[in-house]
Amino acid sequence: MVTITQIAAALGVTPSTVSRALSGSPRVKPSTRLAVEKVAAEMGYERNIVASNLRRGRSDIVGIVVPRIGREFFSNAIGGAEAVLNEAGLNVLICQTHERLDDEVRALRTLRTNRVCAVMLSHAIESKDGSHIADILGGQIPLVQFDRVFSDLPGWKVVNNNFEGAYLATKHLLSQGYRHIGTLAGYMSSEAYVQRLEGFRAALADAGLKPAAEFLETIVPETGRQAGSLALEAGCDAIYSAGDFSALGALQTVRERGLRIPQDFGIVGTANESFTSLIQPSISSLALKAAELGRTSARAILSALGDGETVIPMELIIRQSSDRNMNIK
Amino acid sequence: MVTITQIAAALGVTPSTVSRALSGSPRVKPSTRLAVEKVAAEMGYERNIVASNLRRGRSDIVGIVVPRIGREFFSNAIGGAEAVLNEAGLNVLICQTHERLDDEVRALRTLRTNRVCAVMLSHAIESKDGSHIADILGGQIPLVQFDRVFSDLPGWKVVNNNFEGAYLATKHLLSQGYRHIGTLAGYMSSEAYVQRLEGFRAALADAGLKPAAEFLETIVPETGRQAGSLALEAGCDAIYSAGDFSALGALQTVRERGLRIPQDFGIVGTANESFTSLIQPSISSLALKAAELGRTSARAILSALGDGETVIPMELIIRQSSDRNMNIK
DNA sequence: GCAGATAATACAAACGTTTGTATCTTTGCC
DNA sequence: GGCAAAGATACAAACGTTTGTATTATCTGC
Repeated sequence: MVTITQIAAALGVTPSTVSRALSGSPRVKPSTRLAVEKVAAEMGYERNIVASNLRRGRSDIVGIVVPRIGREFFSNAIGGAEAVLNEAGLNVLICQTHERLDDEVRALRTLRTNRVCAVMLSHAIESKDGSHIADILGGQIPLVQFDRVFSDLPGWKVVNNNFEGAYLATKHLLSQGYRHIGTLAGYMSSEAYVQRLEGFRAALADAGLKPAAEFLETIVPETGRQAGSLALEAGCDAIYSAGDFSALGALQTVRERGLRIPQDFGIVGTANESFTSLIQPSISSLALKAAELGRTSARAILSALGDGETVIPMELIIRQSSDRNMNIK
Repeated sequence: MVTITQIAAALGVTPSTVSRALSGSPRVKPSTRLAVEKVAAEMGYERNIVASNLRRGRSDIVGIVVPRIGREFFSNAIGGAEAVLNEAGLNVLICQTHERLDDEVRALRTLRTNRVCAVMLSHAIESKDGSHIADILGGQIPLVQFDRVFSDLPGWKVVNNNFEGAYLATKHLLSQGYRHIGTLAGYMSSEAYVQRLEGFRAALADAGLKPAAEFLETIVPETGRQAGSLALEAGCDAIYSAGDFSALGALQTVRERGLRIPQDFGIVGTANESFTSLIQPSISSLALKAAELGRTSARAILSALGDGETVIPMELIIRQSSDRNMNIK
């Protein structure tokens, strides 16, 4: 591997001049800069990032910690962040926690060991507060939390406007004429789900209605199925689900009972997982705008200013599962 | 940040002794090793990987290049690789190519610039041969290709047994009594799809039958739909699809024509995407064993011995879309 | 108790870059 | 032409670790 010292020798100058020439310092005159660039290109020089980072005392790697990269939401968020960070010459080191606390601790330690310049994190379900995060990063490394955030932790936070989104979704169901609307609300240990539940309630309250039913801990298709049949017994004619997988479970149960969707029963899910558009009937869903979340978080890292919070509106995607007009056509 | 020099000063020894003590060299006596470890722990020392890597001339980061991390197959493969590599003290730098050649080039350059110790790669659709890969890594950096491989490139290769898998899937359809079997074969620019097509043909040939229809460039639901209706016109009563998304498209078309699945028409897809088990009817699928592929690739990296090839058998997952017996029950 | 061997540690250079300071060269101006 | 200012480059130290060699301390056996 060719070094700046070799280039310097070839040109009869010193390594410092080569270094300055290659980083575009005004302290070298244009003619030598050109000469250096020419020789560097000829010799196939490539800056040794490791040495550079050691000297400058920082790296160009941003650590990203997510529960699992396989979930579309997170992979899309990572994709968005990557685009912005790569553009800025930064690279990304991705760690999964598999929703486990000890994996989260391990991931953060790894990132600290590798001296990443910043961390972007969405915490695991198992992690109930941010103390371990603060312990490990300890003010040394800037932190941007996204989607799942601990509000007591310092640093930037980027979240979806879950309240508004759920409000919108419920409003949409109301506009379709459903009046006995229940919800599959997910885990109350997560702020995001709490906000969705509140948005759901607010929309009904504003319409002078009460929730027909509220089910907690619904997260996978199975729990959605169970909640779905209970919802039918409770007289619901529509459901807003805080997750797509549970919405799918509910949809299946409802259809098995012989009800038509959306004529007899309406469903809106959350997250806009790709399967919601693939199945029949397609499921209306509240899109989380994962890529935008990722991009915004990345920008927050770039301008690692300090504290702050960014709230991104969600987008309601109306499909067959809840649009009575669409199906009439 | 505390350094070994500080520890050395605190103990009245030299940095070299501290370094040797911490790396467990037999050249320090046990008592000093213990003393060093104690002080290091007290002072909260953490080895500076950047300096260490510079000195040793190598890093502990493995680069992984995939078309997109959002696809379940790749995220699962990455997960498997990560588990093995983390266990070995290595970290993972993930790059996406979005199936584009120039992004692949960029990713490989980034990895080389960051002096990764090895690269695990599944090439983009747009990349038709491995010349750019050889150019950039140039024998300097060990390469392990997985799933999508260029066989003329040196280094280890880990692939699924696509031939056997497709053979198995087609055999299954035959065992269910289907006799006019067509295939949605995907892109012939990819070795994996070619092998699947050959496995399909071989299974039919072994049963004394001919393919009822073969459709190429089927990859997304839409192309699957088109091919599906053409397959019906061609008199098919079953389809083996080399992809799950195209299988879904075909399934939808077939149902819209009023045919019952699997009684009147059988379908088997490939990849075992999660939606195949979520929808009704569920789709039988040929699982790619992504995690195992990732783990095996990672092990190949660990013992970066030289050339070689590992072939992993696939697993046929039988669901409603093709199992006539299951539905009769 | 001493030569010789071995164990333990110290010394110093190196990895490739960056950057503050010093030195040398050029320029402009009176 | 001489002098100051600025422009350009050289020098050297530093980042924190690793590692070959040199030095010192300890041990063995006679």
